[in-house]
Amino acid sequence: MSTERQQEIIDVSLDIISTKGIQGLTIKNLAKRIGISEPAIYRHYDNKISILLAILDYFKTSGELLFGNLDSLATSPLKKIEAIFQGYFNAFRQNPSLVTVIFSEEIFRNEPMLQQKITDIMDKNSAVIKSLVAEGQAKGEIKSDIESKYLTLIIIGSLRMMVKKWQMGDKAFNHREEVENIFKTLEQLIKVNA
Amino acid sequence: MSTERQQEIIDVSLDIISTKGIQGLTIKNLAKRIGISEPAIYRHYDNKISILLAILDYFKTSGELLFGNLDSLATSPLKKIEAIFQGYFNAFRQNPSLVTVIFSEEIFRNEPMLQQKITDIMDKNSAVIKSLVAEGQAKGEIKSDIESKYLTLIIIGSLRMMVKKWQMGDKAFNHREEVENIFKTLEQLIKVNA
DNA sequence: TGGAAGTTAGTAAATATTTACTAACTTTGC
DNA sequence: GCAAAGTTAGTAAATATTTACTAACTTCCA
Repeated sequence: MSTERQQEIIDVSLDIISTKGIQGLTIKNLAKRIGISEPAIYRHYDNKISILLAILDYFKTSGELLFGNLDSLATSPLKKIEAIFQGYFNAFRQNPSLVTVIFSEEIFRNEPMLQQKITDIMDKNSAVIKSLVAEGQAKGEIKSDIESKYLTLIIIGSLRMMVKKWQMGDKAFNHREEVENIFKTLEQLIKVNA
Repeated sequence: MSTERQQEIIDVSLDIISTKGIQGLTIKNLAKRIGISEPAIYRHYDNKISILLAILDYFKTSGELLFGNLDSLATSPLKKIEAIFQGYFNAFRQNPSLVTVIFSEEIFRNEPMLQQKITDIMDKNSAVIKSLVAEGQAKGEIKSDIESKYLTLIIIGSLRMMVKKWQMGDKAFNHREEVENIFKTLEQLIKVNA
């Protein structure tokens, strides 16, 4: 488990990232914002990478929690996919920095541990959605004349694009309504018509 | 127009980016690879940002060229969208560093000029595809019961996701075949059935 | 009273950029 | 036609700043 100060470091880090970007997250900024000296940070985390790893863990755990609760949120595969859309979007609204982190792969390029963790998270997401798509196809809810692999790519790509547009500060982006509309469009395209 | 040395700087920069990432592009690396001193670089470009701007310009121009030739490549709106898919993918295959640059927005975050140029490029892409979608709908080729805005988001999201997967070195990714399959899937979803 | 959490004062390395200068061309005015 | 003046492209050396991180000392509280 993490101590109070460790949690504070993560919280403040997320806040810095959301305003100044990942590159704005320096030990100096972090220490200043918390109100302690730079070396004091190292009493709680070995190095900067450990802090970023903790942030990614936080994100990973949120995702796993969402996946775990899926059965209680919806019954049909399509509704479950929609619940994932909404779930992620809520998480991003509460912590906009998570979006920044997720789109920061290029910055992590020369840090294998970070790179690996991001890849893990993305692979897990893909796998969950792909199995939901396959289940929906088996149940006759989702069109079966399409490989689940490609459908999954289209779904995840749409989700990411939506988040990206929202992040880019598209002022014409009305959260709840847009998420619903985009998902409805996707649903309209892939579901089997009655 | 750009001088020979300026072009060389851009070419070598692209090469460095494709192997070491944008963060590997330092004036030192660049100068070493070309075989001149660091300050000599500044004889040709004011600063590092100017070099990155030139790279983005190169990318922007490629896109505009593609958009300009669209009429000669295909006739129907759907085929034109497919030509854009293929065109971008070819550009990325020839210059993998372009993908890195396109997904490096986070790195450009505190450089308004770079940020602006990236936004411009994305907006231009969106506008072109959106107008093609609308045209396809008007001609009865693309489903009309869906707002072109959302359809565009799904198309661009799919394209980006495809490129991202390819970039992540998905070894199971067979360029030509996959691009075609993904586009076929998309087509199957959005086109009006005869 | 001893260890956890803090401070002060640094270091080493990286990085973009500036300064002062030179050699080799090119242009221009008499 | 040719020398003076200017330009281009380079160098070596130094600078300013940022960054992650460390060593050694101090405070404080259970």
